[in-house]
Amino acid sequence: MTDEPLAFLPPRHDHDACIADALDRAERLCADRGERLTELRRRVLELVWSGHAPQGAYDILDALGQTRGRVAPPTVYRALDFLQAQGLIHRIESLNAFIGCPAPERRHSGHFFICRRCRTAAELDARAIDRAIDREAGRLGFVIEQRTVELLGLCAPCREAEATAAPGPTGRA
Amino acid sequence: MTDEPLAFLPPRHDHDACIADALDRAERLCADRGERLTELRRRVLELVWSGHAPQGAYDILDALGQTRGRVAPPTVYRALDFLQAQGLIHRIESLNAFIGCPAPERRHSGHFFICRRCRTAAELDARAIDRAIDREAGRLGFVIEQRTVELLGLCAPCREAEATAAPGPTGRA
DNA sequence: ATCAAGAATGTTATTTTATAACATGCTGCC
DNA sequence: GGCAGCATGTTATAAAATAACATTCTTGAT
Repeated sequence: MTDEPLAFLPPRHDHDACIADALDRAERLCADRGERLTELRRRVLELVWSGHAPQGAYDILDALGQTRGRVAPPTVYRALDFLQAQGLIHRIESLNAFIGCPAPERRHSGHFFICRRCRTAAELDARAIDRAIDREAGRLGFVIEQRTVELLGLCAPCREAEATAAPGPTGRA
Repeated sequence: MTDEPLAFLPPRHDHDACIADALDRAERLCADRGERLTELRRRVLELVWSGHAPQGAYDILDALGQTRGRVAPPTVYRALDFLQAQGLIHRIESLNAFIGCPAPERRHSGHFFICRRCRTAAELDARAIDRAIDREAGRLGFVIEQRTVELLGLCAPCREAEATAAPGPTGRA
């Protein structure tokens, strides 16, 4: 009924492997498409993948500024635009932020479950949700061009943590 | 299976009635709750309801500026915050804009179908969509606190118009 | 190798959206 | 009438995004 390419990963996992995998796939995907994954774009993608929490454009800008000298907003936004156009990242509208896509090979719009506590976002490939949406669109004669499905709340570990006491967030990679 | 309080209204309808109805219900709802629908808040709500297209905060600010003199952003944002807290308006995340809620009496998060051409947004009460989402949340053990479901595309009239030639938008109220 | 065309990046300035912090004013209650 | 709490006004600034133009890099044709 539903495939979950990633959903919520355990708080502590080998995140370097996530990054390496994402970059590898991006390389291959761009090569296949004849697109150029330049050093800058690669670096921005890497920064977006620095965790499983959505990253703001200015977070990335600041991080870029660490290695390269002074960087201006358009530099980052253009890279983000490219990555988004290639389906390598998704924009989270409700957070003005970006997150790496775990399945960039197939074009899709994701469904995001985002924890307000640990800030982790899980992208689901929930066909059932799209089907329900498509049915409504059909009834209206509406042609969908862009989907935004973002659910904010508490992931299971954080819900428990918040139920018990209320110490710091889980601190997922 | 689905109730549609409004869906897409015909392009030309008695929109003054929409506004009057929205304001009436807001008055009653606030009275019932012991909340104060002040002149300012009422006026901002009226401006949000100036059409069935989402309005930006600064659009409202400018419109307010016409009648009252100089108005500063916090004035508008505070009124919008209040209206949102009372469920009288919804925020459309993907547009940074606000739209009147056709069914403020019952707390809910809406599902929005937004036409990129005529800019009309229809709020559906599509239980089937929420059910599909709830099922996924259940599988994850995720507790949803805030839903954002926004579908951008073309409404039926605009799709036809765009198929034929490509003149101006429908111009819905 | 050289050059031209197009793509990518750099640079500067500005726009758009939103909030912080503090002052003033209004309203209802005692 | 005074005060407590809410609402609004005011000033300044933060945060997010883009416009417009300059420069550099890449690639393919010659």
